[in-house]
This record gives sequence, C-alpha cells and structure tokens, in this order.
Amino acid sequence: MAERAEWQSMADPIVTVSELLAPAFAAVGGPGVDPVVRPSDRADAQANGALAIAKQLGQNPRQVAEAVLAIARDLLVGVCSDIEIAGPGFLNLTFTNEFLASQLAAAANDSHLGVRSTPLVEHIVVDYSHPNVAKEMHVGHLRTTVIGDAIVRMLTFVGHRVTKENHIGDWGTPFGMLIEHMLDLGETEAASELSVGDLAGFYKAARVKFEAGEAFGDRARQRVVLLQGGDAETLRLWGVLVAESTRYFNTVYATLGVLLTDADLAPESMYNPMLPDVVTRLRDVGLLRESDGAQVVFPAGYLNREGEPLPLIVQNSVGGYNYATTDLACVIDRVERLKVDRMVYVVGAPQAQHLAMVFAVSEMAGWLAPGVAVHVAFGNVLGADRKMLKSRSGESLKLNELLNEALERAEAAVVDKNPDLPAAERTAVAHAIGIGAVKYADLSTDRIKDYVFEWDRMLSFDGNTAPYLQYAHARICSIFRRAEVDRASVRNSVPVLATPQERALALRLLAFDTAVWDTIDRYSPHRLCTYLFDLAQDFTGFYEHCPVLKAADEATKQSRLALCDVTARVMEKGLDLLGISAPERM
RNA sequence: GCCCCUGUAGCUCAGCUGGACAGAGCACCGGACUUCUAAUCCGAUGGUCGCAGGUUCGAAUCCUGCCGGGGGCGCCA
Repeated sequence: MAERAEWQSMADPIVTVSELLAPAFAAVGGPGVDPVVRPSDRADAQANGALAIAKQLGQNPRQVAEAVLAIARDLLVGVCSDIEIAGPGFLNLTFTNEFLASQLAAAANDSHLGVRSTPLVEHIVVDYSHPNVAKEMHVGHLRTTVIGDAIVRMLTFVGHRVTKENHIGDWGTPFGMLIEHMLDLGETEAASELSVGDLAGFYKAARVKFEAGEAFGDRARQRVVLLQGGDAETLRLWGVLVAESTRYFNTVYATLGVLLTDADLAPESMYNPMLPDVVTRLRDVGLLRESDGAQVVFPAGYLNREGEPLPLIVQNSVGGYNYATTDLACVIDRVERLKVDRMVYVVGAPQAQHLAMVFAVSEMAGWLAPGVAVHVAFGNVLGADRKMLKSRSGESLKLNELLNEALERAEAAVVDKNPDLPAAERTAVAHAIGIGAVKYADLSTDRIKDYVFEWDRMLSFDGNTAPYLQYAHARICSIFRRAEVDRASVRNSVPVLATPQERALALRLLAFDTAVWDTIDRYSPHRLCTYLFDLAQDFTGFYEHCPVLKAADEATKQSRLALCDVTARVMEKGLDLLGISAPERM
C-alpha cells in the first residue's frame, strides 16, 4: 500500500511562489483556487489565476489581479523584486537574485538536486521490453525497452517502489516446432546458434519445415501436447530454448545499458497455471458468455465490424487460452500477489483496444480499480521513406545490428573529432555517444507519434541530440580538470547572478524539478529531453559569455564554478534518468 | 462501416491540459577560433498552426463537421 515519503526537497521557484501566492488567490477567489504560475518570457514567471477568478465571479480581471496583488505583495517580500499587473490581468513576477541564489545553493546541496519526492510512495509495476523466445529482437522492441527503462528510472528517482516486469513470450504453439527443429539440429548446435544471436535464422528454418512437411508438422503438434502436459524431457528442451534466448537478450540489454536482469523476467509460462482460474473466476462473477463455441466476456462499449458487441475471448472453441487470458492472469497476479498500486504497460499503440478491453473486463470483474492500469502507448520507428524501418534486404531490422552500427558510427565520429583521445577511452566514449544517440532520438519526440530514424541527425553534435548534451557536460568536466579544485567544495558558495546568462542558467537549473515531474505525470520522456536541451543551450550561452577560470576576481570564479557544478550534475542526472551516460571527456 | 492516433517553417520536432506577438534545431545566408574543447556561439531569412464553423475577454490547445496519413475492429500474440 502507498505510504509517506521519507524525503522532501526544496522545490522549483515556480512551485514555491505558487504556494506562497495561494492564500492571496484564495482570499479573493475562494479556497482551492490555482494561481496558475507559469514561466514567462515577459518576466521570470506569470500568475494567470486572476483571469479564471474573474470569469467565475463575473468581475473585471484587472481589478481581481489588483485585489490579489494587494495581499500578495507582503507574501513575496524577498522572493520577488517586482510584481506588476499586465495585459488582461496577468501578474508578472520577477524573482530577486538573492532568492534564486539561495534556492540554487539549496539544490546544490540536495541529493536530488531540488527534485521533490513523491508525496505518497506507491508500488508500481512497469511492464516493458517483452521479446519473444527464439525470435529476433527488432526495432519494435527498441521503443518499449528504452521508454520503459526511462520511466522506471524516473519513478524510482522520486521515491516510488518499482517492480520491473519483462513479460517475455516463452509459451504457445510455436514451441512445438521450435523444439523439434532443435532436436533435428542437435541440442549443442542449436544452443550455439541461439546464443550467438541467430534467432531469426533459427525461427525461420523451423517455420519453413513446419509449412513444408506433414511429418514435421505432426511432430510439432505432438510436441505441443507434451509441452502442455508437463512432459519432463520436453520441458527440459524448452528450458534450453528459453535459457539461450534470455542469454542473448541480456547481451542486447547490456549493449543498450538498460536495467533489466533475469530477476525481472515474468514469462508468459509463469501465468500458464493460472489460466483455468481466470475463466472460472469470470464465470463465478457472472461475466462469462459462450459465443460461437468460445468462452468470452463482453466489455461495455466495444463493437465489431457489424456493430455487434465485441467480445474478449478468454478460451477458444477447442478449449485453448490466448493472450487475453494471460493478460488477465497478469492483472490478477499484480493486484493480489504483488499488491501494486499502479501498473504501467509500455506497449505499442496498436494494442490500445486490446489493453483497454483487458482493463475493462478486469474492472468489471472487480479485480482492478479504475485508473490503476495505464497504457503508455508509442508509435513506430520509420525509415527515410516514412515506412516501417527495414534492413537493406527489406526484412525487419535486427536491434543488435542497429546498435552495432550506432557503435561503429560513433567510433568513427570520435576518431574524427578528437584523435588525441586514448584508444581505451575512445571505445567507452563511442559507446556512450552511439547508444546515447539512439536512445535520445527515440525518447526526444512525443512517444505517441511515429518518428523517422536518421543516423546523421541523431549523431550530429548540433541540435537536439544526445552528443550535444553530452558535450556540454564534458566541457564542464574539462573546466574542473583544469581548475584543480574539489568539486564538492564549491557547493558551499552561494552563486552571484550578475549577468543575464548566469541568471538564465540559474532559473533553468531550478526548473529541473518541474521538468522531472511533468515527465512522470505524463509518462513522456521527451519533456525531460526538451528540458535538458534548453539547459545545454543556456549553459553554452553562459560558457561563451562568462569566463570561469579567467573570471575577473576570485569571488566570481567561485560563483561560476558553483554554477558549473550544479549544471554538470543536473545534466548527468537528467541523462541518467533517460538511461544515457555522460562521459567526462569526448 | 465503426473506433483510436495523427496533421505546426523547405526538413525534423517542441508548444508546459485556454493566455500576451506560435518557439527550437537542421538546411540556407552573414559574422565570431593566439581564448575554460569552434563537437561551440551570435545574427538574418522563413509559418493562412490541414480546412470550415462554434465556445470564450482570449483557441495551435476545447467542441462539431469535413480532408489527408497511420493503426485497430472474434477464436495468433
């Protein structure tokens, strides 16, 4: 069950001011009125709440704003140097430098860099990646894995208890043919083929034999019966397939740098024993219907082509279960065994209706409270032709090959840009850049949209790319290498925000909190990406205009070192939340 | 046929659940390296926010209807 959080950071000035202003707005507009404080390009922030109040009360918005301001002035002493009413009734707020500097000093000494913890700790299961045993991982698995991983990192960072679940496809009729194919090849040969990652070849060969020969097909079907009957030798053979495949998946995860381990495996086979119970329980609550020989449930509001109620089939006409049954078992398991407060499904957009129906049936059956299950949907990865990304030969692109190409391209770029980098470091840097570029390209656009996969753009050091952000971080590290000061020591000094660039950077750094929470609230990693890009731009502006090591005086130097330190840490942590590493040199 | 997603600068994308004149980045053009990494920065050009209505003091954002693109719609997952 949800519980109170242990820590609570200093918040974004926007949030702080919002809380300070709340009583003033409440006095004029009534309790619970939102001041609606937002960043502004006219000032540091603007409060738009007066307009909503005026509308509700039928009053003049400027007069409402004046009434609010009369009370608010005293509340914001020391926080705002200037508050003025503008336009139809906005309150334009300008923060004092002292306030910003003290907030920044607090953030610098905070283990979470000013990001608030969750008020209530929830147990959240995140369901992502889910590759199929003895089947190649392709680009389709990239998004679920990368987005899911980022969401896990962020939920964990703000204090939630997170359970990762990798729902691998390790059960079903294809395993009859796969096991028979393995026997034909010989176990040793089959295992080595799978462990080097030729899953596509293995699967295809099995498929070809299955479709070609009746004898093989009969063997495969008999093998399925043995598998489902729990035959020991068949289960052992099946186990070899699963073990070799997961070993291969782990090499991909290692390259990708995601958090998934064998401990996170929640294979379909795990739910197999629970499937009859799902049907029984649906029958017990009176939801089960028979339709064309199948056992089904009709969730309200779903229609088929003919405009008739659309069923969720939980047992087909010959008594077999399907993925709907498994997904329902999964919901029950998460609610009753894991006792989760929330479940997040990072699954492609085409599954939207299926998941909605599974959730609807689960709610009708009383297993699931509304809003507990969330579908974090995402679009496709497209090629330059705006169609699903394919390999040169026209087949679906192996994820492994894609990642290897990223590493090669990044290595070439590093050699080109920084030939002096030692060879050992070069490989590590190329890995950070190459994988970072691929992940960032995936995370930096709104997940619901398709995006176009373009090597040249994602590996560019200009624009909204991982290398650009990593470079900003590396430059700061370079300053500290030359400065020969202890990074931690500068955290005691309160920065002086003398120039527009220093001020802009400080404001941006303090918005980290809001950026992280916006991202979490919508499960939209691209929001954090946008923030980090803005941060990198603000930093490079500062870097160009504000000499650090050659600052005019020692106090300024200390102040700027402090800004550099927080910037580097926010950038590193921000990238880390996206699953991207930040090299100290590149 | 019904349902879901989507349409913003030449290209790739943001736009903070209704706020001020729609923002970036590429590309193109013009500048800045004896300088803490020029893998960078500064500036200029560039948009009837798919179209038409509506709600509102105020709409890219909400509602309705069209048009274009993608996807889903009973025994695979």
